[in-house]
Amino acid sequence: MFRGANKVTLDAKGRMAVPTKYRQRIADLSSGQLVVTVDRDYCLLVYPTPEWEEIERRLIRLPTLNRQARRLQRLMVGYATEVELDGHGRILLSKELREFAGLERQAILIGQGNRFELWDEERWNQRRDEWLSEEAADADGLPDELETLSF
Amino acid sequence: MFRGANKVTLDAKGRMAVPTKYRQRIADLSSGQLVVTVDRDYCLLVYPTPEWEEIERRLIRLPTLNRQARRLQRLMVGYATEVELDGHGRILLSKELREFAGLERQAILIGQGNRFELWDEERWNQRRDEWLSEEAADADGLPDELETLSF
DNA sequence: CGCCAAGTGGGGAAAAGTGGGAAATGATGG
DNA sequence: CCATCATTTCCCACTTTTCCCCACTTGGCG
Repeated sequence: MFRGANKVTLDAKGRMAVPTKYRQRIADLSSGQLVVTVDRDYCLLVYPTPEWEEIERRLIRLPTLNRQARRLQRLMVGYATEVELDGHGRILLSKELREFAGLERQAILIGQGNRFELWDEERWNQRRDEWLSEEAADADGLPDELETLSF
Repeated sequence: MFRGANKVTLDAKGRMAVPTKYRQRIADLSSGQLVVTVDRDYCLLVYPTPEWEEIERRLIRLPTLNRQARRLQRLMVGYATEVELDGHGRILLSKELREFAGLERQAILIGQGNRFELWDEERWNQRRDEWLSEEAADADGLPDELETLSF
């Protein structure tokens, strides 16, 4: 389980050091192989390769002629990029991915169970505050699991 | 599996360099032979020849009297063009195909499993942002697979 | 205060990408 | 049917990017 929020910096070449505490697990899970793709909220998702492949299999099986499915495939498979930790535990994020997520020098890496999310720091702070100020119950209505969730 | 988004440039002659990371697989699958055709979203589809032939067989088998089927056949089979990687791993895109997809100098190549999609960069960014800003549940309705999909 | 581990920033060789030029091929018109 | 012009194809040369490695900085801990 990946968890926690970490400030990270991207250097001029687009490299990002993965926090040390996650490296052993990543090495165990996927020998340092990761897949980075995009999320609807204009951030990046970082998966250990085997985790990603499971998700990709499910995405590919969706019907090609369904609009929604096609969109998801285009975005998630379309941006999915394999990366590898270099000798110093860094990964290189392509220009395409950095542009999509608006990543500048300062970013924030958020552990999310089987994956990470990577946000431009400024964007993260903004969105986070938006979420916090929104009413808890919004127009969508809650799925059952949320109605009964206690913590 | 082809995946990932790559910026590519078309030169004055309409040539496009295939990113190196895909070349070996293309060589293995089809000795550098590809088929390029069009998609209804005004982008191009790029298949390794054997993959295309399978799709073509299925298209041809569709009922000739069905309007939708006929349209698909006309577009996809009608525009399908064989191309080959040159000595530097580039393919030449005909004027007809470039015009169809509105391809200018800057384009983006999107891996989609067994094929690629090739978009004019500006058009891609526009469409992508439209998809992202649309509400999750729209008129199409969601297939069951999507309702329960988690990633 | 000094040492060690982690993080950061390039430099340079090699590979990939790009742009034309020239030869070959095919089309057009007299 | 030939001559001319245009287009395509192949090849070469230049530019840019990428990748690998090394060195310096920073910050925590003894």
